[in-house]
Amino acid sequence: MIDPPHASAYIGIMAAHHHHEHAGASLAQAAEAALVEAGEQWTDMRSDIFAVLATFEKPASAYDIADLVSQRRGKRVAPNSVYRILDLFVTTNLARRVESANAYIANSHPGCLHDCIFLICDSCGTATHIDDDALTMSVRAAAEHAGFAQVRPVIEVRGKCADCD
Amino acid sequence: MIDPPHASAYIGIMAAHHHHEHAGASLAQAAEAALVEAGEQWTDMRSDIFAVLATFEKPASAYDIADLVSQRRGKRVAPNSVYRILDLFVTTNLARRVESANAYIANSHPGCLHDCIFLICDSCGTATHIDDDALTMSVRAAAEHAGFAQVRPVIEVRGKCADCD
DNA sequence: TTAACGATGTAATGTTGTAACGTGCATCGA
DNA sequence: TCGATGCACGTTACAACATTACATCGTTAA
Repeated sequence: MIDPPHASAYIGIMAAHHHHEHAGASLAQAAEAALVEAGEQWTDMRSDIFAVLATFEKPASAYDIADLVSQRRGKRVAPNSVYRILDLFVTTNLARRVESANAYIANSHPGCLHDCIFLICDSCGTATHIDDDALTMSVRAAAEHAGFAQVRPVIEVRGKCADCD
Repeated sequence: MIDPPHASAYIGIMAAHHHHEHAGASLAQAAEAALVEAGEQWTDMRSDIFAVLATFEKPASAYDIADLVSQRRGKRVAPNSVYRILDLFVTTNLARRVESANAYIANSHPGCLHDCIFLICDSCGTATHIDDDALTMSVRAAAEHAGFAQVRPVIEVRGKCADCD
């Protein structure tokens, strides 16, 4: 399950398996499939919220999303409703919460379970993500070694992205 | 400064160098020394806020701290003031912000610079920390390889601690 | 038909974080 | 001694993020 240890950090990136990096309609379809797979309903509201979330390339706050979904529907959607659905998305792995930004981002490969590493630019706010299973597994291992169970790693890196540097 | 990389994740814990894990008065002294060293003043307010922060073993919110400092001084201390000083503490490495808890925790070895890994129990809220330079350096390396600069890793693990499990 | 359930709406409130500006005090050179 | 400067801290207001409690509505199962 866990790759053998390796000397250098980033050699492991994307090495483990191939991802479908969905976008646009394909992503929405994949999200729908994943949600249904999880025994949940793919409602209009959920579809709209996912669609809006997926248009962002920066982590989006629940209030950002509420505003845009309100526009799209021509009717006010309360933050409350958005939070409910974002929570659902997070638990079903359709979206991730970016803790250091109090915001959310769509998972570009739903259905595929990873701990991922987010890089968030302090200047422009854009977030990219890295999958490095070897690294995240090491973090998990360290936590478990310290007696933790049901471990959920939060690995984010703040800094300046290549464009803003 | 940095140890050579080593193979397994958690073997590195605390291996790199010896820490003085301060507590109580010793910790306050160390904090004072570090702050002065950074060219900042060690005022009564800062002393009180640090003292209160250090009594917590769970990450403390700025508002928690404001309440307790208010009691201790017999006079209302506004959250605003607390934030200012907490920010100072974070930039001078006397305290850390726990992003996934919107809260702060005293650094038990101020003056000693690390990226640290926090383990936060979802049940009891207590936080422990791990220093694993090999692991954090791997995260840094991964981010830098992706073009990021001025990197500041945020590595936290949510889960159940050994006591609550 | 009606009871139960899940999804969403509504309103209120709680928590966390920042901005803008004012006051008091110590220091320092004229 | 006097004013200028800089820093710490106070005060107020507000912005941003999040939750709670309860109501409504449509679908499904008894």
